[in-house]
Amino acid sequence: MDSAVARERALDAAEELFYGRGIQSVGMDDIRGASGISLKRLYQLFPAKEQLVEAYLERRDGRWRGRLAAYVEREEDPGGRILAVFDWLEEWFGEDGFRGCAWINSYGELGARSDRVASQVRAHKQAFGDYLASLVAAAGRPASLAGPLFLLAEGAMVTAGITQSTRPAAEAREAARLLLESR
Amino acid sequence: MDSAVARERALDAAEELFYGRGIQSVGMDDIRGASGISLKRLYQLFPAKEQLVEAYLERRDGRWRGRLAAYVEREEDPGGRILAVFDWLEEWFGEDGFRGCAWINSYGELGARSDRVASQVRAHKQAFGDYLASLVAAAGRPASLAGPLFLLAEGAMVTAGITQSTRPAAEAREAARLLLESR
DNA sequence: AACGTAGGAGAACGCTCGTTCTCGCGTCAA
DNA sequence: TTGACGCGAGAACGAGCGTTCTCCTACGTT
Repeated sequence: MDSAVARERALDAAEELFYGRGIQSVGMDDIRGASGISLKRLYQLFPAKEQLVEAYLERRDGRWRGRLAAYVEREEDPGGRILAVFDWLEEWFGEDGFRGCAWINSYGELGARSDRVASQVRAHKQAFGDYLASLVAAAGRPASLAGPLFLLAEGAMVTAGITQSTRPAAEAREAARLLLESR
Repeated sequence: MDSAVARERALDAAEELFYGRGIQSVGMDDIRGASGISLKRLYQLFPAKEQLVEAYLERRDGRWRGRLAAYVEREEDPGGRILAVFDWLEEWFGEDGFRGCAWINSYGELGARSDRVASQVRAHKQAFGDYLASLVAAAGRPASLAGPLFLLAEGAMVTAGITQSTRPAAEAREAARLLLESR
């Protein structure tokens, strides 16, 4: 099997297991069982578990932001695009297997011990915040709106994860609408 | 030594270590070293690590909400009390050793595996949300404000934890002020 | 056909850690 | 005084897991 294919299969298994059960409770042997990639091959592709974790977060980061951007771009109106972010969150929260934000969860699990994971989480959140800021700018709204919108989105992710509900997205969207109207 | 004293010392050590380094990376032996309570005694007081974890979260819950309420009650004006919540968050974020919300972190670490931890997290967040709702009601504001204020607070906690900054509190406070004004 | 090599299955190794056990000492009641 | 008991120190046990190693099979090359 091609190395690239094996790598993707390993990452598919890693993503499903790490996201669904937490990183520390998933062993390399679980990854092997779920992916069909032998331990030998796994360690050729990722010399240590930490690197598999990093690759998982990195690939998920690209996909997550890609999906968000693709959804948002379907909305033409620059103002509407800001609210579309919250619509997408609602869709995401409702997906099977949704268990909160992978980066927030990883930070809770490993942020205190792994600098690399911690900085990957910071980078992801920074990128999401920058994206929100770009939407705010494109809509000609004051830049000071981006921070609060970011906090609403983060609060919604955390709360949806803990309560297993999509409702926080609608609440955050409504609050965002009010904030946008107030200035 | 009195059992009650030993229990408090154990919980003091557990709180410092679990909060600071994460739960799974702290062993019972670390708790013994930090508390001076022997393993034998620890296991008399808490028959398993999970029960020590639960006791840690439970004691911290009472103290955390107590400190918040004490701070908020110093403000006389019912409307001001809502904003005082965010002032207190700012103080908390600035404390030495602040590492985000203990419950959000614990959820990320153990929520997928421990039902008891997961429901303690849900109970804590529910209690905090109820408290916010009571402040909103006491200020004679529409109940629908409580949800968004909660999301702002949660977003601020998560973001302050990840970025090690107090700024999210001020941003959340400002957004809360705007929301309060808008209705 | 012979050989080198990649890769799979799974055993093995070493370490961590939750939990229990052993041993020895001090204390207190009878 | 003696014996039961509580407790601390720390060894021991057993499981889990990251990582490596062994052995064997299959296949491509000459």
